[in-house]
Order: sequence, then C-alpha cells, then structure tokens
Amino acid sequence: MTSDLDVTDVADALRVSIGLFVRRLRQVQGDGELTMPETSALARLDRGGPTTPGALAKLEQISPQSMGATLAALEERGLVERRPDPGDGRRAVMSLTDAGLLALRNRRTTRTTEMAKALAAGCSPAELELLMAVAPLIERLAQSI
Amino acid sequence: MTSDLDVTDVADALRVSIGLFVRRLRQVQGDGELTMPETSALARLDRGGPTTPGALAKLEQISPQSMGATLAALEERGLVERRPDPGDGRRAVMSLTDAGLLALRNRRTTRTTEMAKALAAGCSPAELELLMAVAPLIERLAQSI
DNA sequence: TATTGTTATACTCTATAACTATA
DNA sequence: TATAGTTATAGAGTATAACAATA
Repeated sequence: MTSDLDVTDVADALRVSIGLFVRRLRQVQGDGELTMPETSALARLDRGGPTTPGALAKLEQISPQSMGATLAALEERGLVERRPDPGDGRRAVMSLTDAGLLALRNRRTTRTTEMAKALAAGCSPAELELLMAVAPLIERLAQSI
Repeated sequence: MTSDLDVTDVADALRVSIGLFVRRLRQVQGDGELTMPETSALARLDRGGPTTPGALAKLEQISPQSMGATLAALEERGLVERRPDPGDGRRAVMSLTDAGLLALRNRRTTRTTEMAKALAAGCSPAELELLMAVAPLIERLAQSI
C-alpha cells in the first residue's frame, strides 16, 4: 500500500490544511479566556513541571522574549508563579498555581468546546484514532524542521 | 481497537501539536518568498480557478479585508491578475498569472524544502501515509468548527 | 436595502536589538 | 565572556468599523 508518496506533496497538504485549521481556531475565542500561547505554556508547565522561561521558550519554539510576555500575562492573572532559582540568581522558575491548573483543566473554554463538538459530530471513531495518532507525529515534525 | 477516545483529549492533542508546528514553520521563511497567506491564496486560485476576493476569503476562513490585503500584495508583484466582472460591477475576478503559477509550482521555497527534508528524514513511509490521510480530515474539521 | 470591495485603525503573536544582572 | 531575563520597537497577519459603488 506504500504508494511512494512524494514528501513535497505531503508537506503541501499538511501546510494547507493546518493553516486553515489554525486560522479558523483563532477566530473562536471567548471573553477572558486563555489565548493560544497562554494555553500552550500552561499545558507545558502541567506536563513537564516547574521550569525556567528560557526552557519553556525552547520547548515552544519561540523566542525567550515572546515567552516572557506570555508568562507575564499569566503571572498577572495569578495563573503561574515565579520564584527565584536558589542556586542561580539569573534564573527564575515558573510553576502552575492552583488557579492556573484549574483554568487549564476547565475544559469548558469556547475553543476546546467548539473543536470537541466538531470532532464529535464530524468524525468517526476510526478518524478520531487517526487524528490522535498523528498528533505526536506533527509535534515531532515541528521539532525536526 | 476503538478505545473510546475522548473528543476533548483529541482536541487538546491536535491544538498543541499544530500550534507548535505552525510557530516553527513561520520561522522558516526565505527572502522574497511567498508568505503563508500568499501561498494559500495562490494555491486556492490554482485549485479552484479564477474567483472573487470575497469567495476566496470565505474559503480561507478570513475576513474580506484580510484577503484584500493579501491579494493586493500579490497583484503588485504580478502574481495574480484582477479583472472586473462583466456582469456585476461590484465584483472583481482574480486569476493566477503565469508568474503566479510559476511561483507556486516552484517547489524550491525554503519552507517547503525544509519541511520536505524533515519528512524524508524523520518519517517512515507508513507515517507519511498517515499524515497524507489526515490532511483532508483536518481541513474538514477546520470547516466545521 | 443588501452586497462587494476598500480604507483606516487596532490587536495578537512573534521577532530582533539593546540592556541589566548574575555566573 | 557567556547566560538568563527584561525592555523597546517593529513586522506579519488578522480583526472591526466606516465608507463608496453597484445591484
């Protein structure tokens, strides 16, 4: 069944479909809800535990300055906490607060809800499996470009 | 094997991996090369033939104003052509020029090249099939959110 | 009145450059 | 010198609001 796919064709197909997806998803945003980079940063802290802004920036493939802005916004709302690294005065260690964990776990954000609805209505179980299987693949791809 | 996937989990996994992918991809951009929305608009004209700015905006899920800006930039470089609709004076019909088609077909853009390289180096044939299969699924999802 | 498209303006997300503080 | 982070500024990509022209 391996029909000798051209990697360029795969690249194009992914780029187009993912571009469309992101544009659409960005439009779906409620009031005081988490933005996309905020959600990503919180999820990263939840998955990987407390870490420094620089490390988060690398993981999310953005500049330290951009991550700094996102973290500052989260800190202001009490969703993350900043503590100085005891061993290295230059470093700060960011961690999720209870409120941050709650915000992340509260699945009733407009964006997630709408997306989940579309998935439930428009995809077969087999297609859901396919999408779930492809997520880590896309992540790996992002890291190797 | 249908392990009763939670649609919310699928939504989260997709959002995170795709966010990462787009951020990374955006960084890979050569000199006078096509931007992401420009590439999408050209590809759309190539796939669907000449059409109006408004129709393109709907297809790409962005506002008519945003599409107008993208098209103006393409027009200035001679990659698309604008003609008045003979039957309706409000409408304009955009079409690909030869130069536009060439720019689109010239696969040696930095972005596509880097992505194709990563795919060739990091994915098995089966994984490529998986990615190719999931692209239309993501596109459908984007349209139904 | 409704529709197509444009102009003006602003917001989000990201970048680069220049700086401070610590190692 | 090198590294972690901040501040200042700019650019890409999008939006909404207000407008003009045509239907």
